[in-house]
Amino acid sequence: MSDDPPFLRDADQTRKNILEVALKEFAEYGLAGARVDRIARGTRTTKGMIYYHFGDKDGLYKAVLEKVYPSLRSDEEHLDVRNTDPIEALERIIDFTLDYHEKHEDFVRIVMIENINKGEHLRKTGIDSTVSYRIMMVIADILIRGMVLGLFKREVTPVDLHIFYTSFCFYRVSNHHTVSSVLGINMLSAQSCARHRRMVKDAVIAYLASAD
Amino acid sequence: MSDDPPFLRDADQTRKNILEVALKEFAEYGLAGARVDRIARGTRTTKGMIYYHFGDKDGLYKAVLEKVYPSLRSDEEHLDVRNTDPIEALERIIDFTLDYHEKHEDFVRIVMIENINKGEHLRKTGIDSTVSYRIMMVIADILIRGMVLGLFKREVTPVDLHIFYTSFCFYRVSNHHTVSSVLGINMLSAQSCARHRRMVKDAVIAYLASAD
Amino acid sequence: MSDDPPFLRDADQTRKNILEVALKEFAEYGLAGARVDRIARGTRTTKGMIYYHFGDKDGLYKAVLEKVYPSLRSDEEHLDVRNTDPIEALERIIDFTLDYHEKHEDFVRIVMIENINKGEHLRKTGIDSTVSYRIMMVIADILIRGMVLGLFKREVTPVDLHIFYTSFCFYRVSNHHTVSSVLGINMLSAQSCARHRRMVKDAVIAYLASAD
Amino acid sequence: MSDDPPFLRDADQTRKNILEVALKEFAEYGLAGARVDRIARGTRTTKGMIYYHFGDKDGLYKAVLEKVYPSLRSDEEHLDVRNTDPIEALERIIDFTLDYHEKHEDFVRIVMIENINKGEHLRKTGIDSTVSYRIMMVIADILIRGMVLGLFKREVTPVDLHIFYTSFCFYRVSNHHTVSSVLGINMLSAQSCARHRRMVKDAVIAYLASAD
DNA sequence: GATGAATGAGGCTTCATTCAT
DNA sequence: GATGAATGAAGCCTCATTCAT
Repeated sequence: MSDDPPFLRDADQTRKNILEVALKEFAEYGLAGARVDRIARGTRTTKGMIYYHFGDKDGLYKAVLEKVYPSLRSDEEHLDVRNTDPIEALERIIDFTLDYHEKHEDFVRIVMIENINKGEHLRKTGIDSTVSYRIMMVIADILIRGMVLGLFKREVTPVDLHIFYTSFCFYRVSNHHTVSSVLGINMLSAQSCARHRRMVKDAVIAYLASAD
Repeated sequence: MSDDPPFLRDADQTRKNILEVALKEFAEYGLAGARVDRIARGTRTTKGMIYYHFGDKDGLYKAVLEKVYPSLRSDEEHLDVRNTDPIEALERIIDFTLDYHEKHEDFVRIVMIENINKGEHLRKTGIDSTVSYRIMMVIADILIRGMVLGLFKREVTPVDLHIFYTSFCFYRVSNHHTVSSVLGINMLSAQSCARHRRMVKDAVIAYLASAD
Repeated sequence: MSDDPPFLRDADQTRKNILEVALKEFAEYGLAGARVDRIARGTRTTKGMIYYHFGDKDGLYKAVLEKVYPSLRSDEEHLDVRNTDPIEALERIIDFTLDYHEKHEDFVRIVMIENINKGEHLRKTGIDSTVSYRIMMVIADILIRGMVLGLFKREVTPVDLHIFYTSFCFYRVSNHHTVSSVLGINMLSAQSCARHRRMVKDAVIAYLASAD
Repeated sequence: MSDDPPFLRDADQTRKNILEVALKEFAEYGLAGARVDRIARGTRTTKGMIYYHFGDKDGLYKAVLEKVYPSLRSDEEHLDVRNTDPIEALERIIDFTLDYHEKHEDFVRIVMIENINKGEHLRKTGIDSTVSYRIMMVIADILIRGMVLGLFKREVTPVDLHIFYTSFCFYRVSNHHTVSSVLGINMLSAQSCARHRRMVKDAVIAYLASAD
């Protein structure tokens, strides 16, 4: 238990430390608004290390992207709904999605920012639709089971269904500032959250249950 | 003796010209990424005029915000669904919302950007929930009429319902870049658009029609 | 005669001022060794103006190149040897060349530096062999007249002859530091200069006069 | 044991390897433009070793200088013209000089660079005019023998004569980039080389043969 | 001797803003 | 109102050098 050294001598630790701080900075200010100096000041290292490990500001941003996407998907892994009743399963997936977005505003903001960047940096990343393979399979399985049981009548692809409930979960977090101004409602209050949670679930289930 | 001057002499024209260019610039690059120089080059005037008319970069951005929000609402005015069947009325409102977002990516991006800014500039604007008063009244009227006719059974506020379908319409445009990478689907293709249009409408109607 | 203003408000003056200082800096330290900060400090303006007027460091260097080459050639214009005896004419051209290099060490160093850069920047300049057209014509005329008079017997192109005497005039200035170390002679002393001046002239004349 | 290690264990080998790479780097980019990182990457060792063996960047540059000068002179040793006819001897010396410069552009560039540096580093080196002693003696011998035989009439020091033909041989290589732009001639083409080779030799011989 | 990580001063450049005319 | 030139703070990045192991 030696006294905390002023600087790290471990590349992995350094990278991790930088990435954590960078995630916050990019989420807070966007790519253009983020300041490398501010990131460096937030870490236990120096600006030079950022360039040593990540090349340039864009490289750092890309590394943040590469970290943040898989993180969502790996949390999804813990959802195990294979042996659950289809409606219950859907509710749990929607709960998870709503909670994840609400708890990870940083993630939501990074995704917004990347869309402002027109997805250019994400494309340069190795990330592609394979990251979504598992969740798509899970949804497909639920839809099929629901069909077989006669609970669901609607023909819909897992991708479309996923987009549908995700859009709402995302928007609640991404747009809460402007919605607060323009509609005078705090979407992130406990009450709104509870109402909205019921609303998406009910809508999805009613949609699937209704005839084509 | 006015032989068509290369530069504008009319303050209003100048302001309008600057605002148009600024909207594109802010929508393209965000607040931090926008460049006053680039805006000036895009106009028929010079940088000095931007500062003369709008004070500073933030002032210009605020002016863009003040222009873009009312524009959506004034388009909504043309929707006249007072004497329309509630379901048909809802479908027309959702159609309008979906079309408006798809046709005005600039608007969507400005709203995203303002959310990245945590709504700080919008708050400094005169814009508040009164801009949404009319559309809320329209939805309320539809919901009441639907209830009375026994078509709708669900108790839901106009605000929540509006957020629900808008979130999807917004997300389709705002997040199409990242969704394209992560799900491998182009949400803005004609086919996706048609499917999605049906999906929101069906889900909203099924939701309202189903029991609490 | 107002008191010297701290900053210029005249683009041409500013450009000229920057160029003068930049010439000295590049000549002293080379392109890579030159410091934009140091140049700025030497001028009556600020660093920003360098970028405003010249784009970047390379642009400034290119502008220096564009200034320095024509300067040599325009000085050559003052040589009028059309009605002079061929030998006398040649001697005057060599005198001019030797003097020009000795008096303009900056020019010599800039040319050296551009050769270290492999001529990349000069190529991006509008400068080409047309700048040398006049002097080539002058030499051609001398050679022809010398032939006609039976003074010269050697067939040689103006270009080759020009390279021959110029190489010596250039080298005396460009390489005087290393020659001083390695041969222990100061090529720029008055005595060396006098001896060398005689030597080039005599060699050129003897060469032209001797049979092929 | 020793299963061929990827890194050198032999200090001398390491030094030699670094020096070779450094010569190329300095010749390519100059002292200010050279990058220690790039040199290290080019070697079979690491940056630390450069500092271990040569102290600092200047120390490495100095070591390059100390290697490159003696190399020219040691090649000259192979010239044996003591028993050769004076004119033939001179021609062989000029041939050697012209060839050496043409074949060793790196050498030429290092000398240029050191002149850009005003010879400061060469002076800190042990190198002085003794490195030229041998070639001076050879030229002196030729001049004396030519005088005795009545072939040469010109009084000229070996140093001046050496500078005269060397300047041309050096310039052809050192300045070929700018000359190509400004005179539109490729001095390093086979044809130019042949013409120029004859020209220097003829000029030197004509000069020495002609009366004072 | 050897290595990869770390340092920090300083380099080049950008950019919102102001100013003289 | 309008303009081009100017400002200066601050941004991103590089690079010679050092250090712990």
